[in-house]
Amino acid sequence: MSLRYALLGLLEDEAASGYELTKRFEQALNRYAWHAQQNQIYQELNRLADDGLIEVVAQGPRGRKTYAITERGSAELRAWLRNTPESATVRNEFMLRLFLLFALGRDEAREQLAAYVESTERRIAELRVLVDQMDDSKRDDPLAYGTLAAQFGLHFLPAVRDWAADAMERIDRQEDEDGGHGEDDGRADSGDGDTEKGGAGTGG
Amino acid sequence: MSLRYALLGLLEDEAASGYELTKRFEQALNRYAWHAQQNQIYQELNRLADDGLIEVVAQGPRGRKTYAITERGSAELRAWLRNTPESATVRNEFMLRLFLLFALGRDEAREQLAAYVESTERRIAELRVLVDQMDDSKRDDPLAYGTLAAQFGLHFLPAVRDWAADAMERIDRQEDEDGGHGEDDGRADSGDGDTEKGGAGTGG
DNA sequence: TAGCACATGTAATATGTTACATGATTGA
DNA sequence: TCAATCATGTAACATATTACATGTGCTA
Repeated sequence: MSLRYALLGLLEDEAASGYELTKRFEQALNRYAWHAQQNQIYQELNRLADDGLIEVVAQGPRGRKTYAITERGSAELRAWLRNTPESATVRNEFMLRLFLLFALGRDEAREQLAAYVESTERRIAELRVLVDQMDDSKRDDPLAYGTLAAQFGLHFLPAVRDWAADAMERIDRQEDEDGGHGEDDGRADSGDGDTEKGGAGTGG
Repeated sequence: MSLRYALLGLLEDEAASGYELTKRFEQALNRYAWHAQQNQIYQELNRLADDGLIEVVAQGPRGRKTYAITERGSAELRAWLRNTPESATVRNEFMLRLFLLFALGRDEAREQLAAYVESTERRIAELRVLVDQMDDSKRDDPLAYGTLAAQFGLHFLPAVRDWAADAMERIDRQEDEDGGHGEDDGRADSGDGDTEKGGAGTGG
């Protein structure tokens, strides 16, 4: 059902065509909040129109249909927003990959974490440029999707980067404790000597 | 396909039954990485066994089947981990809700953000306790899911909290600029004087 | 006048959800 | 012996993915 509300949310902000909504999804929602593809969006728009939650308010050139949210649609969106569930489903393939990295063994996991940290640095830098440019013209709408998403990235990305860097550090620390011998497959197969896992506080 | 690899990943760590895997999902993956339900896990396990990527290595009391990853399964998991796509799908209903909050209007959006900030504080505190307790016994495995997930939460949660707090601040700032008059529905319905919104580029 | 961006759709398949079904073992 | 937890499954339905189909309007 989330896709449905995502579309209602975008239309609450401004009437738009399926094509425009697809783009706004890509810009604002796809990355951190909700992924949807072109054809799924079109199908859901038709269903929403059938249900009277949105309506076609203009037809344009290439069969273009501009949709606007109806009063009922607006009401349904607000009702949904107001009753927040305690837990919600999360699916993030990227995070899954990071969590499973250990399966590659220490050395390779470390490598990948390093690559991840680096690429995240780059994305943060890009985002910062984008936000600097945006700020001048968009400051008037602090809740606009573009602003929200960009600001979110600016908080989220460094957090994940730090997490990955921490994980790397913990790997290194463990390697030292183990005596610093090289490893090719990391876990299951190797020495496994858990003799001296003593101190070294994580300092949380 | 992600579910498939999530299961392979968990089994790479340690052989387990469907029941145990369901629990490990809840503990380690459900919250930040990949959500899956009980019956989906069982179905996928059967498929994985059919495909020879995992195998039953023991049968227990109540029809319990302990699965272990096979060599082919291990190889497939590593292959998947090694070719990281540039982008991956993200679905997070919680984030979606935060992004759409504006539809409730400033006042209510502010309220919800405040509630969110508060509840996040609480969860961070809980997590910290949990990590402190865990540290002593689990430090030897820095890539264990429990550690990874907990540490991730400790980075991620404060970031989202700060983002939400920032959004609140920006709302307040805007209210001041507008002359500080009360608003009940914020955007669409109220004043609507678009006199003072500047250029407002769409931004990427 | 070719190529690109605009613009919407259908069909087959895969994945995920909801609801239900079944029964064994353990411990109070 | 009763309730809780362990343990696995099926079926109907909803949602999402992949691949394809179709054509318009703009502009270089």
